[in-house]
Amino acid sequence: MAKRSEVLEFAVLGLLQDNPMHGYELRKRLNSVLGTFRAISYGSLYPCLKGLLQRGLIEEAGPADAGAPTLSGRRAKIVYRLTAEGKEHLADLLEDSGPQAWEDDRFGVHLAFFGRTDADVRMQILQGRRSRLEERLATLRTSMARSRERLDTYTTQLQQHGLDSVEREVSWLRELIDNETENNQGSGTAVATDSGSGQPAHR
Amino acid sequence: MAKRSEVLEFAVLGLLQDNPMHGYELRKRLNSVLGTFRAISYGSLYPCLKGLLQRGLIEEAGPADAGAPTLSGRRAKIVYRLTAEGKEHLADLLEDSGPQAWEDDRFGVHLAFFGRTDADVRMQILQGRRSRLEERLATLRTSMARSRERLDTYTTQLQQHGLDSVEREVSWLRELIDNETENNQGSGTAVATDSGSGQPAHR
DNA sequence: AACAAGATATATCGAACCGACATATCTACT
DNA sequence: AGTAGATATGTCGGTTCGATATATCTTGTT
Repeated sequence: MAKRSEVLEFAVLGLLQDNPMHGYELRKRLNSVLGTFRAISYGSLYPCLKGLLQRGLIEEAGPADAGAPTLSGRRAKIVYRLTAEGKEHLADLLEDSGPQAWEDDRFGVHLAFFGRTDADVRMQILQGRRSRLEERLATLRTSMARSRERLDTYTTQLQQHGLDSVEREVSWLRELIDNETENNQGSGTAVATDSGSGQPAHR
Repeated sequence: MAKRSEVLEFAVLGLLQDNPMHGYELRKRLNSVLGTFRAISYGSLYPCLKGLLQRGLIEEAGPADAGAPTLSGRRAKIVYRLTAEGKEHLADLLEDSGPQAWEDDRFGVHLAFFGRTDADVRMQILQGRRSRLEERLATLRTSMARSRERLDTYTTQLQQHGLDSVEREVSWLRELIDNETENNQGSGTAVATDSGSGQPAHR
Protein backbone atom coordinates (compact mmCIF):
# COMPACT_ATOMS: atom_id res chain seq x y z
CA MET A 1 0.00 0.00 0.00
CA ALA A 2 0.92 3.67 -0.03
CA LYS A 3 3.56 2.95 -2.62
CA ARG A 4 3.57 6.32 -4.32
CA SER A 5 4.33 8.18 -1.11
CA GLU A 6 7.00 5.68 -0.13
CA VAL A 7 9.01 6.64 -3.16
CA LEU A 8 8.61 10.29 -2.29
CA GLU A 9 9.79 9.66 1.26
CA PHE A 10 12.83 7.88 -0.06
CA ALA A 11 13.75 10.77 -2.30
CA VAL A 12 13.21 13.32 0.47
CA LEU A 13 15.40 11.42 2.92
CA GLY A 14 18.08 11.09 0.29
CA LEU A 15 18.14 14.78 -0.48
CA LEU A 16 18.13 15.76 3.19
CA GLN A 17 21.20 13.69 3.87
CA ASP A 18 23.21 15.84 1.48
CA ASN A 19 22.12 19.06 3.10
CA PRO A 20 19.30 20.20 5.36
CA MET A 21 16.58 22.07 3.53
CA HIS A 22 13.11 23.54 3.78
CA GLY A 23 10.10 22.39 1.80
CA TYR A 24 10.18 24.84 -1.04
CA GLU A 25 13.80 24.16 -1.88
CA LEU A 26 13.18 20.44 -1.51
CA ARG A 27 10.42 20.57 -4.07
CA LYS A 28 12.64 22.26 -6.61
CA ARG A 29 15.40 19.70 -6.18
CA LEU A 30 12.92 16.86 -6.26
CA ASN A 31 11.49 18.01 -9.56
CA SER A 32 14.92 18.37 -11.06
CA VAL A 33 16.21 15.03 -9.77
CA LEU A 34 13.11 12.97 -10.48
CA GLY A 35 12.67 15.19 -13.49
CA THR A 36 10.72 13.49 -16.21
CA PHE A 37 9.44 10.77 -13.94
CA ARG A 38 7.33 12.78 -11.67
CA ALA A 39 6.08 16.21 -10.66
CA ILE A 40 5.87 16.77 -6.93
CA SER A 41 3.14 19.07 -5.66
CA TYR A 42 2.90 20.77 -2.29
CA GLY A 43 -0.17 18.68 -1.63
CA SER A 44 2.11 15.67 -1.53
CA LEU A 45 5.28 17.15 -0.13
CA TYR A 46 4.09 18.87 3.02
CA PRO A 47 2.01 15.96 4.28
CA CYS A 48 5.00 13.77 3.55
CA LEU A 49 7.28 15.96 5.66
CA LYS A 50 4.74 15.94 8.45
CA GLY A 51 4.68 12.16 8.39
CA LEU A 52 8.45 11.83 8.48
CA LEU A 53 8.57 14.29 11.36
CA GLN A 54 6.01 12.31 13.36
CA ARG A 55 7.91 9.11 12.83
CA GLY A 56 11.03 10.83 14.07
CA LEU A 57 13.01 10.32 10.87
CA ILE A 58 13.58 14.04 10.38
CA GLU A 59 13.64 17.01 12.74
CA GLU A 60 13.56 20.76 12.53
CA ALA A 61 16.96 22.42 12.51
CA GLY A 62 16.38 25.41 14.78
CA PRO A 63 17.60 28.86 13.71
CA ALA A 64 19.87 28.62 16.77
CA ASP A 65 22.28 26.93 14.38
CA ALA A 66 25.57 28.58 13.44
CA GLY A 67 26.32 30.08 10.04
CA ALA A 68 25.65 33.56 8.74
CA PRO A 69 24.18 35.68 11.52
CA THR A 70 20.53 35.72 10.45
CA LEU A 71 18.77 39.02 10.75
CA SER A 72 16.39 38.55 13.66
CA GLY A 73 12.99 39.07 12.09
CA ARG A 74 13.52 36.58 9.23
CA ARG A 75 10.58 34.82 7.74
CA ALA A 76 9.43 31.56 9.27
CA LYS A 77 11.29 28.98 7.30
CA ILE A 78 11.44 25.42 8.49
CA VAL A 79 14.68 23.66 7.74
CA TYR A 80 14.62 19.90 8.16
CA ARG A 81 17.51 17.54 8.78
CA LEU A 82 17.78 13.78 9.22
CA THR A 83 17.76 12.27 12.70
CA ALA A 84 19.86 9.25 13.60
CA GLU A 85 16.86 7.00 12.92
CA GLY A 86 16.35 8.76 9.64
CA LYS A 87 19.88 7.98 8.56
CA GLU A 88 19.44 4.37 9.55
CA HIS A 89 16.19 4.10 7.63
CA LEU A 90 17.74 5.70 4.57
CA ALA A 91 20.66 3.29 4.73
CA ASP A 92 18.18 0.40 4.74
CA LEU A 93 16.39 1.81 1.74
CA LEU A 94 19.62 2.32 -0.18
CA GLU A 95 20.72 -1.21 0.58
CA ASP A 96 17.58 -2.75 -0.83
CA SER A 97 18.27 -4.38 -4.17
CA GLY A 98 15.09 -6.49 -4.24
CA PRO A 99 12.47 -6.65 -6.98
CA GLN A 100 10.74 -3.42 -5.97
CA ALA A 101 13.98 -1.55 -6.59
CA TRP A 102 13.66 -2.14 -10.32
CA GLU A 103 10.19 -0.70 -10.61
CA ASP A 104 10.01 2.45 -12.78
CA ASP A 105 9.72 5.05 -10.03
CA ARG A 106 11.92 3.40 -7.46
CA PHE A 107 14.67 2.73 -9.89
CA GLY A 108 14.98 6.41 -10.72
CA VAL A 109 15.48 7.34 -7.09
CA HIS A 110 17.97 4.54 -6.53
CA LEU A 111 19.98 5.68 -9.50
CA ALA A 112 19.92 9.27 -8.29
CA PHE A 113 21.56 8.14 -5.06
CA PHE A 114 23.95 5.61 -6.56
CA GLY A 115 26.82 7.77 -5.44
CA ARG A 116 26.16 6.59 -1.89
CA THR A 117 25.33 3.01 -2.73
CA ASP A 118 27.57 -0.06 -2.45
CA ALA A 119 29.01 -1.30 -5.72
CA ASP A 120 27.46 -4.74 -5.18
CA VAL A 121 24.02 -3.29 -4.62
CA ARG A 122 24.40 -1.01 -7.61
CA MET A 123 25.17 -3.94 -9.85
CA GLN A 124 22.27 -5.99 -8.60
CA ILE A 125 19.86 -3.14 -9.13
CA LEU A 126 21.10 -2.48 -12.65
CA GLN A 127 20.85 -6.12 -13.60
CA GLY A 128 17.48 -6.49 -11.95
CA ARG A 129 16.20 -3.49 -13.79
CA ARG A 130 17.44 -4.92 -17.02
CA SER A 131 15.69 -8.21 -16.56
CA ARG A 132 12.52 -6.41 -15.55
CA LEU A 133 12.65 -4.51 -18.84
CA GLU A 134 13.40 -7.65 -20.79
CA GLU A 135 10.29 -9.25 -19.34
CA ARG A 136 8.33 -6.24 -20.47
CA LEU A 137 9.91 -6.46 -23.88
CA ALA A 138 8.83 -10.08 -24.23
CA THR A 139 5.27 -9.26 -23.20
CA LEU A 140 5.11 -6.35 -25.61
CA ARG A 141 6.43 -8.37 -28.51
CA THR A 142 3.95 -11.16 -27.88
CA SER A 143 0.96 -8.89 -27.62
CA MET A 144 2.05 -6.94 -30.68
CA ALA A 145 2.40 -10.11 -32.70
CA ARG A 146 -1.06 -11.19 -31.56
CA SER A 147 -2.71 -7.98 -32.69
CA ARG A 148 -0.47 -7.15 -35.65
CA GLU A 149 -3.11 -7.55 -38.36
CA ARG A 150 -6.11 -6.31 -36.43
CA LEU A 151 -4.67 -2.85 -35.90
CA ASP A 152 -4.45 0.49 -37.62
CA THR A 153 -1.14 1.56 -39.19
CA TYR A 154 -0.93 4.45 -36.76
CA THR A 155 -1.67 2.36 -33.69
CA THR A 156 0.98 -0.07 -34.80
CA GLN A 157 3.47 2.73 -35.23
CA LEU A 158 2.65 3.95 -31.75
CA GLN A 159 3.25 0.51 -30.31
CA GLN A 160 6.43 0.15 -32.27
CA HIS A 161 7.70 3.42 -30.88
CA GLY A 162 6.92 2.23 -27.37
CA LEU A 163 8.84 -0.95 -28.00
CA ASP A 164 11.81 0.98 -29.35
CA SER A 165 11.93 3.13 -26.23
CA VAL A 166 12.18 0.12 -24.00
CA GLU A 167 14.85 -1.43 -26.20
CA ARG A 168 16.83 1.76 -25.97
CA GLU A 169 16.55 1.79 -22.23
CA VAL A 170 17.90 -1.73 -22.16
CA SER A 171 20.98 -0.81 -24.13
CA TRP A 172 21.45 2.27 -21.96
CA LEU A 173 21.47 -0.05 -18.96
CA ARG A 174 23.94 -2.32 -20.70
CA GLU A 175 26.32 0.62 -20.98
CA LEU A 176 25.92 1.51 -17.33
CA ILE A 177 26.59 -2.09 -16.38
CA ASP A 178 29.68 -2.23 -18.56
CA ASN A 179 30.99 0.90 -16.91
CA GLU A 180 30.50 -0.65 -13.50
CA THR A 181 32.36 -3.82 -14.40
CA GLU A 182 35.24 -1.83 -15.87
CA ASN A 183 35.73 0.36 -12.83
CA ASN A 184 35.33 -2.65 -10.61
CA GLN A 185 37.44 -5.30 -12.32
CA GLY A 186 39.32 -6.81 -9.40
CA SER A 187 36.87 -5.91 -6.64
CA GLY A 188 36.06 -7.93 -3.50
CA THR A 189 32.88 -9.98 -3.64
CA ALA A 190 32.81 -11.64 -7.02
CA VAL A 191 29.90 -10.29 -9.02
CA ALA A 192 27.69 -13.17 -10.06
CA THR A 193 27.49 -12.45 -13.79
CA ASP A 194 24.26 -14.45 -13.71
CA SER A 195 22.64 -14.89 -17.09
CA GLY A 196 23.44 -12.72 -20.05
CA SER A 197 19.73 -12.23 -20.43
CA GLY A 198 17.19 -15.06 -20.76
CA GLN A 199 15.27 -16.05 -17.65
CA PRO A 200 15.34 -13.42 -14.96
CA ALA A 201 15.70 -16.02 -12.21
CA HIS A 202 14.29 -13.46 -9.77
CA ARG A 203 10.79 -13.49 -8.35
CA MET B 1 -10.86 19.88 -14.77
CA ALA B 2 -11.52 16.16 -14.84
CA LYS B 3 -8.91 15.84 -17.55
CA ARG B 4 -7.83 12.30 -16.85
CA SER B 5 -11.33 10.89 -17.30
CA GLU B 6 -11.90 12.98 -20.41
CA VAL B 7 -9.11 11.13 -22.13
CA LEU B 8 -10.60 7.83 -21.05
CA GLU B 9 -14.01 8.85 -22.40
CA PHE B 10 -12.44 9.78 -25.70
CA ALA B 11 -10.77 6.40 -26.01
CA VAL B 12 -13.93 4.53 -25.05
CA LEU B 13 -16.03 6.37 -27.61
CA GLY B 14 -13.42 5.73 -30.26
CA LEU B 15 -13.32 2.02 -29.60
CA LEU B 16 -17.08 1.72 -29.46
CA GLN B 17 -17.45 3.25 -32.90
CA ASP B 18 -15.50 0.37 -34.40
CA ASN B 19 -17.64 -2.25 -32.76
CA PRO B 20 -20.01 -2.41 -29.81
CA MET B 21 -18.49 -4.03 -26.76
CA HIS B 22 -18.96 -4.74 -23.08
CA GLY B 23 -16.76 -3.39 -20.31
CA TYR B 24 -14.39 -6.27 -19.86
CA GLU B 25 -13.48 -6.46 -23.52
CA LEU B 26 -13.21 -2.69 -23.63
CA ARG B 27 -10.67 -2.72 -20.84
CA LYS B 28 -8.50 -5.23 -22.65
CA ARG B 29 -8.51 -3.21 -25.86
CA LEU B 30 -7.90 -0.01 -23.96
CA ASN B 31 -4.83 -1.41 -22.26
CA SER B 32 -3.48 -2.68 -25.55
CA VAL B 33 -4.17 0.51 -27.48
CA LEU B 34 -3.07 2.98 -24.82
CA GLY B 35 -0.52 0.38 -23.91
CA THR B 36 2.51 1.86 -22.27
CA PHE B 37 0.78 5.15 -21.60
CA ARG B 38 -1.79 4.04 -19.17
CA ALA B 39 -3.36 1.16 -17.27
CA ILE B 40 -7.13 1.30 -17.01
CA SER B 41 -8.72 -0.16 -13.92
CA TYR B 42 -12.32 -1.18 -13.43
CA GLY B 43 -12.54 1.49 -10.80
CA SER B 44 -12.19 4.02 -13.62
CA LEU B 45 -13.87 2.25 -16.48
CA TYR B 46 -17.27 1.34 -15.08
CA PRO B 47 -17.95 4.79 -13.60
CA CYS B 48 -16.91 6.22 -16.95
CA LEU B 49 -19.40 4.03 -18.82
CA LYS B 50 -22.11 5.01 -16.36
CA GLY B 51 -21.39 8.67 -17.03
CA LEU B 52 -21.48 8.28 -20.80
CA LEU B 53 -24.76 6.39 -20.51
CA GLN B 54 -26.34 9.12 -18.40
CA ARG B 55 -25.28 11.76 -20.87
CA GLY B 56 -26.84 9.74 -23.64
CA LEU B 57 -23.62 9.28 -25.61
CA ILE B 58 -23.81 5.51 -25.45
CA GLU B 59 -26.64 3.04 -24.99
CA GLU B 60 -27.10 -0.61 -24.20
CA ALA B 61 -27.43 -2.86 -27.19
CA GLY B 62 -30.21 -5.20 -26.05
CA PRO B 63 -29.90 -8.98 -26.60
CA ALA B 64 -32.97 -8.55 -28.86
CA ASP B 65 -30.39 -7.78 -31.53
CA ALA B 66 -29.86 -10.18 -34.41
CA GLY B 67 -26.79 -12.37 -34.80
CA ALA B 68 -26.12 -15.80 -33.38
CA PRO B 69 -29.21 -17.05 -31.56
CA THR B 70 -28.02 -16.55 -27.97
CA LEU B 71 -28.84 -19.38 -25.63
CA SER B 72 -31.50 -17.99 -23.33
CA GLY B 73 -29.90 -18.25 -19.93
CA ARG B 74 -26.68 -16.46 -20.98
CA ARG B 75 -24.77 -14.46 -18.43
CA ALA B 76 -25.69 -10.82 -17.98
CA LYS B 77 -23.35 -9.04 -20.31
CA ILE B 78 -23.88 -5.41 -21.15
CA VAL B 79 -22.90 -4.45 -24.66
CA TYR B 80 -22.65 -0.74 -25.33
CA ARG B 81 -22.89 1.09 -28.61
CA LEU B 82 -22.68 4.74 -29.62
CA THR B 83 -25.82 6.84 -29.95
CA ALA B 84 -26.19 9.53 -32.60
CA GLU B 85 -25.11 12.14 -30.06
CA GLY B 86 -22.18 9.96 -29.16
CA LYS B 87 -21.03 9.85 -32.75
CA GLU B 88 -21.33 13.60 -33.01
CA HIS B 89 -19.37 14.14 -29.84
CA LEU B 90 -16.67 11.76 -31.01
CA ALA B 91 -16.45 13.58 -34.33
CA ASP B 92 -15.89 16.84 -32.44
CA LEU B 93 -13.17 15.28 -30.36
CA LEU B 94 -11.43 13.85 -33.40
CA GLU B 95 -11.56 17.18 -35.14
CA ASP B 96 -9.83 19.02 -32.31
CA SER B 97 -6.27 19.86 -33.26
CA GLY B 98 -5.77 22.48 -30.53
CA PRO B 99 -3.00 22.65 -27.92
CA GLN B 100 -4.56 20.01 -25.64
CA ALA B 101 -4.34 17.49 -28.46
CA TRP B 102 -0.57 17.46 -28.20
CA GLU B 103 -0.47 16.66 -24.52
CA ASP B 104 1.10 13.28 -23.69
CA ASP B 105 -2.08 11.33 -22.97
CA ARG B 106 -4.33 12.95 -25.50
CA PHE B 107 -1.87 12.65 -28.29
CA GLY B 108 -1.72 8.89 -27.89
CA VAL B 109 -5.47 8.55 -28.26
CA HIS B 110 -5.57 10.87 -31.23
CA LEU B 111 -2.87 8.87 -32.95
CA ALA B 112 -4.70 5.64 -32.25
CA PHE B 113 -7.69 6.99 -34.13
CA PHE B 114 -5.80 8.73 -36.91
CA GLY B 115 -7.33 6.31 -39.37
CA ARG B 116 -10.60 8.20 -38.99
CA THR B 117 -9.12 11.68 -38.83
CA ASP B 118 -8.89 14.28 -41.59
CA ALA B 119 -5.48 14.63 -43.19
CA ASP B 120 -5.35 18.32 -42.30
CA VAL B 121 -6.10 17.66 -38.67
CA ARG B 122 -3.58 14.85 -38.58
CA MET B 123 -0.87 17.14 -39.84
CA GLN B 124 -1.69 19.88 -37.38
CA ILE B 125 -1.64 17.49 -34.47
CA LEU B 126 1.68 15.97 -35.51
CA GLN B 127 3.30 19.36 -35.93
CA GLY B 128 1.80 20.66 -32.71
CA ARG B 129 3.05 17.65 -30.86
CA ARG B 130 6.49 18.21 -32.28
CA SER B 131 6.66 21.80 -31.16
CA ARG B 132 5.39 20.82 -27.74
CA LEU B 133 8.27 18.36 -27.46
CA GLU B 134 10.74 20.90 -28.73
CA GLU B 135 9.67 23.29 -26.00
CA ARG B 136 10.26 20.53 -23.50
CA LEU B 137 13.63 19.82 -25.03
CA ALA B 138 14.65 23.43 -24.62
CA THR B 139 13.55 23.49 -20.99
CA LEU B 140 15.37 20.27 -20.26
CA ARG B 141 18.58 21.44 -21.88
CA THR B 142 18.53 24.69 -19.96
CA SER B 143 17.89 23.10 -16.60
CA MET B 144 20.52 20.45 -17.27
CA ALA B 145 23.08 23.09 -18.15
CA ARG B 146 22.20 24.97 -14.96
CA SER B 147 22.76 21.95 -12.72
CA ARG B 148 25.48 20.24 -14.71
CA GLU B 149 28.26 20.59 -12.15
CA ARG B 150 26.17 20.28 -9.00
CA LEU B 151 25.02 16.76 -9.80
CA ASP B 152 26.10 13.19 -9.39
CA THR B 153 27.40 11.27 -12.42
CA TYR B 154 24.48 8.88 -12.16
CA THR B 155 21.87 11.58 -11.87
CA THR B 156 23.36 13.26 -14.89
CA GLN B 157 23.23 10.03 -16.83
CA LEU B 158 19.59 9.63 -15.87
CA GLN B 159 18.79 13.11 -17.11
CA GLN B 160 20.74 12.52 -20.27
CA HIS B 161 18.76 9.39 -20.96
CA GLY B 162 15.53 11.33 -20.45
CA LEU B 163 16.70 13.93 -22.91
CA ASP B 164 17.63 11.29 -25.46
CA SER B 165 14.17 9.76 -25.24
CA VAL B 166 12.53 13.03 -26.07
CA GLU B 167 14.93 13.63 -28.93
CA ARG B 168 14.07 10.18 -30.24
CA GLU B 169 10.40 10.93 -30.09
CA VAL B 170 10.95 14.10 -32.06
CA SER B 171 12.67 12.30 -34.87
CA TRP B 172 9.97 9.64 -34.81
CA LEU B 173 7.45 12.42 -35.31
CA ARG B 174 9.53 13.83 -38.12
CA GLU B 175 9.22 10.50 -39.91
CA LEU B 176 5.47 10.39 -39.43
CA ILE B 177 5.19 13.92 -40.75
CA ASP B 178 7.31 13.08 -43.78
CA ASN B 179 5.09 10.11 -44.51
CA GLU B 180 2.03 12.32 -44.37
CA THR B 181 3.47 14.88 -46.78
CA GLU B 182 4.49 12.16 -49.21
CA ASN B 183 1.08 10.53 -49.34
CA ASN B 184 -0.51 13.91 -49.52
CA GLN B 185 1.61 15.75 -52.06
CA GLY B 186 -0.98 17.50 -54.19
CA SER B 187 -3.77 17.67 -51.61
CA GLY B 188 -6.36 20.42 -51.10
CA THR B 189 -5.67 22.93 -48.34
CA ALA B 190 -2.02 23.90 -48.53
CA VAL B 191 -0.27 22.75 -45.41
CA ALA B 192 1.45 25.67 -43.72
CA THR B 193 4.91 24.20 -43.33
CA ASP B 194 5.43 26.68 -40.48
CA SER B 195 8.88 26.73 -38.95
CA GLY B 196 11.38 23.93 -39.36
CA SER B 197 11.81 24.07 -35.62
CA GLY B 198 12.88 27.18 -33.69
CA GLN B 199 10.12 29.11 -31.96
CA PRO B 200 6.96 27.06 -31.60
CA ALA B 201 4.76 30.07 -32.40
CA HIS B 202 1.96 28.42 -30.43
CA ARG B 203 0.88 29.58 -27.00
C1' DA C 1 -19.60 -36.85 -14.16
C1' DA C 2 -17.52 -34.45 -10.67
C1' DC C 3 -14.24 -31.19 -9.52
C1' DA C 4 -10.75 -27.57 -9.83
C1' DA C 5 -8.65 -23.82 -11.90
C1' DG C 6 -8.78 -19.93 -14.39
C1' DA C 7 -10.78 -16.78 -17.79
C1' DT C 8 -14.83 -13.87 -18.33
C1' DA C 9 -17.84 -10.26 -16.52
C1' DT C 10 -19.87 -6.44 -13.51
C1' DA C 11 -19.59 -3.53 -9.69
C1' DT C 12 -18.26 -0.82 -5.47
C1' DC C 13 -15.60 1.43 -1.66
C1' DG C 14 -12.16 3.53 0.98
C1' DA C 15 -7.87 5.39 0.87
C1' DA C 16 -4.39 7.79 -1.76
C1' DC C 17 -3.36 11.60 -4.34
C1' DC C 18 -2.72 16.23 -6.13
C1' DG C 19 -4.26 20.69 -8.53
C1' DA C 20 -5.69 24.84 -7.18
C1' DC C 21 -6.09 27.98 -3.86
C1' DA C 22 -5.14 30.92 0.38
C1' DT C 23 -1.85 33.38 2.81
C1' DA C 24 2.27 35.99 3.72
C1' DT C 25 7.09 37.67 3.20
C1' DC C 26 11.14 38.97 0.58
C1' DT C 27 13.64 41.03 -3.46
C1' DA C 28 14.33 43.98 -7.35
C1' DC C 29 13.02 47.32 -10.21
C1' DT C 30 10.95 51.76 -11.39
C1' DA D 1 6.46 53.81 -2.17
C1' DG D 2 4.44 50.75 -5.32
C1' DT D 3 4.21 46.52 -7.59
C1' DA D 4 5.51 42.26 -9.86
C1' DG D 5 7.30 37.99 -9.06
C1' DA D 6 10.06 34.73 -6.47
C1' DT D 7 10.08 32.55 -1.97
C1' DA D 8 7.63 29.94 1.58
C1' DT D 9 4.01 27.08 4.10
C1' DG D 10 -0.11 24.95 4.24
C1' DT D 11 -4.90 22.78 3.23
C1' DC D 12 -9.14 21.10 1.01
C1' DG D 13 -12.28 18.87 -2.25
C1' DG D 14 -12.73 16.31 -5.98
C1' DT D 15 -10.62 12.65 -8.78
C1' DT D 16 -8.68 8.28 -9.28
C1' DC D 17 -7.76 3.50 -8.66
C1' DG D 18 -6.18 -0.95 -6.20
C1' DA D 19 -8.30 -4.38 -3.97
C1' DT D 20 -12.04 -6.98 -3.42
C1' DA D 21 -16.71 -9.32 -3.80
C1' DT D 22 -19.68 -11.87 -6.59
C1' DA D 23 -21.03 -14.97 -10.18
C1' DT D 24 -20.80 -17.51 -14.63
C1' DC D 25 -18.45 -19.91 -18.35
C1' DT D 26 -14.69 -22.85 -20.26
C1' DT D 27 -11.26 -26.28 -20.17
C1' DG D 28 -8.70 -29.94 -18.39
C1' DT D 29 -8.10 -33.78 -15.07
C1' DT D 30 -9.28 -37.93 -12.84
